[in-house]
Amino acid sequence: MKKTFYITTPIYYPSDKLHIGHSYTTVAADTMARYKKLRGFDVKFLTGTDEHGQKMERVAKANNTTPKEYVDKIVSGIKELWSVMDIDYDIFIRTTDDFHIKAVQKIFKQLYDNGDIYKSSYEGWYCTPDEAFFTERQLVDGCCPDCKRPVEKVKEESYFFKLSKYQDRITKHIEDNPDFIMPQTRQNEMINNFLKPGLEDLCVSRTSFKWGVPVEFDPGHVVYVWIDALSNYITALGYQSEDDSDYKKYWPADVQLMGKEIVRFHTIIWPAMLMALNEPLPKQVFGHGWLVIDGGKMSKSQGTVVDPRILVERYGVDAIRYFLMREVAFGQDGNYTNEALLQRINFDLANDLGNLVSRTVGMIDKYFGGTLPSEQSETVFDKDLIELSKSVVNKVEISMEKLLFSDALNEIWNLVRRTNKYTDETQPWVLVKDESKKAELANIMYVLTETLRVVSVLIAPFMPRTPKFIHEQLNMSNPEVLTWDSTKTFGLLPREVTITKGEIIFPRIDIKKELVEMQTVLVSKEPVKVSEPKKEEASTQITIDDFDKVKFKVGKVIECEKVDGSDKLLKSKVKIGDEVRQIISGIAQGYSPSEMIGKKVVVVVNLKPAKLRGHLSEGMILVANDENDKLNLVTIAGDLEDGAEVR
RNA sequence: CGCGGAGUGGAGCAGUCCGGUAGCUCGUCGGGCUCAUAACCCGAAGGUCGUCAGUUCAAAUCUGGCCUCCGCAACCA
Repeated sequence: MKKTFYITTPIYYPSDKLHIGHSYTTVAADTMARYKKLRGFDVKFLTGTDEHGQKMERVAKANNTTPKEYVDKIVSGIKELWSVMDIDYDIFIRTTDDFHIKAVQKIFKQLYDNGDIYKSSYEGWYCTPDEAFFTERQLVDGCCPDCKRPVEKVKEESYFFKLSKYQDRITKHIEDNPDFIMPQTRQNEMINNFLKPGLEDLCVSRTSFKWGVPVEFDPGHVVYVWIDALSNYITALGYQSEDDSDYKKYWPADVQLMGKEIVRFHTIIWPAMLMALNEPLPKQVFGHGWLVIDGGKMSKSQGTVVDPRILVERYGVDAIRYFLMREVAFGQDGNYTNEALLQRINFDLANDLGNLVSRTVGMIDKYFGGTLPSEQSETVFDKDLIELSKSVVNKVEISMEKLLFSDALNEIWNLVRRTNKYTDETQPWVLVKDESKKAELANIMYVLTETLRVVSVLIAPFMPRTPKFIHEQLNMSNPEVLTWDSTKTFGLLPREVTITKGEIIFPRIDIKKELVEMQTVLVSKEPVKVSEPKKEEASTQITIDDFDKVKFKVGKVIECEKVDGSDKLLKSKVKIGDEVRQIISGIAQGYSPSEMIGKKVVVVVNLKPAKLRGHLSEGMILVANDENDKLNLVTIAGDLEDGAEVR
């Protein structure tokens, strides 16, 4: 029987469209799942959505629809995204699935019957947007300490889970199993911050809303997020259903992947639940880092949420998947920048790999009319490359076991680069001039082809599409030479390689030009909010003549840098028709210089020039900001040229 | 003393757990090559590894102090 491998992502909360952060987790899980499948494991890969809760209930109401209808729409969008990202999940669980609801009810009942859940009451302050309770002490000025919005006082009868009872067992488990929480730096955090100070019992039901799994034996209550959401990892396998064969087969999970912000729930509450149910704990919980943008976290208000769909559309899914897995060491935070993405695509994919395929196919075509002769003789350069190829496979395996995706790709690219070097060492273009070197030349082409075969298999978990393009061009169709283990033997392909010239796999991108384009396309477009105009006080009203005194024009930011010694000021060169002006604006809190470049802004052009921090400012860029000091540039909706008048 | 992360050649990072001549990609400069997507290959310059002190034959790596930056969680379990 095959060894099983069960991997999960969190179930996502579908209150909005998912962005690249979600894709990051899910692509990582998919890559791992594909890798294990390739290695012959019987793999189950679970993802899904967490659809209950008061917030969902309210959002649906605000949209004049039922929670289920509202959620259905978003979920279909999420599934579409996973299809775009080539996510090959085995199970997509929704917490609104019937079987899940039934199982959750049984779990709740069982915990209650065993005395792990008891009824009591809870009094506290509730922040609806955050779905969080706070004690009196936690409040800041009587408002939610997280979001600063007003809270509501709530007293409700609730069921509680005896989390405190499991504190010592969990601590021991973490200490006894150093691989349980990965990366290991998060272990101390859990123990010091949460376990040592002591766990409090956890409120696991609500009466304040209806959109959830009803508690069977107490109709006023619905099961709160913890038991509802966390149990998905086992209900998805049929736990507590008529057919729990998959549960028996796949649980405990081999890896549960998630962003580091929810490691806590998965290493404390979730294990406690499993202990209470007398079920085994997952073998590993892996909390990866985040992608941050220009050093700050992704933020919708700053227009820095990256929509993976647009990226895939422009550069292809393999390029995006490659970037996500390569750019940042898994487990740590890393920067997302458009420039880094484009550089990865150009340097790694186009120059190194794509070009290697191209030149190999090109030479076989040019030198041999498309088919290699069987008479081939080795060169002194072969051994080194072949040995590296084997050691790389080995290193990739080691890295993958530890989920070090970036390291694995780095190893593979060492091989790609070494193969380019091999081509230069052997100098086929010199050998071709000498008839007597024909056999050597053919061999060189064969070695190149074989290396590409190995590379194509190694990258398959990361990039599901690219291997096919390589196989087509080099006519590798026999599945036996494309298995994982086949990479460990050099020389599996028949010597008479025939090529089929094809398209360039990864076209080079003009990075400078593309960066400017991306500014306008990539940032996800917020729907423009049209609010009722407030009646300004009569004393501040102006006439149309007053208004006409101010001249606005459209300007395009062509250069932008920070003003030294100032936190807030940016110095921009703005092109307005055929003049370029320097404008200083206090917007550095909301925009980085690189973001500004390419933006079309509205400029007050007849403002008297002024010096700010010693820099001349010839105009003013219009910016909207709200009471939280969030900034948004006033920009042009269409593609009007700079210089156009605004009024 | 809230917690966590980070400070390594111009940029971005690896190395730090388990001390032993500082590594990778990009950029710069010089060279080679022309099969290839102006791609590829070679060489060079450039770092007192934030800082101060300690341990040691030996510290980017261990110990202690200090300084600076970032985040408080991907909009959400």
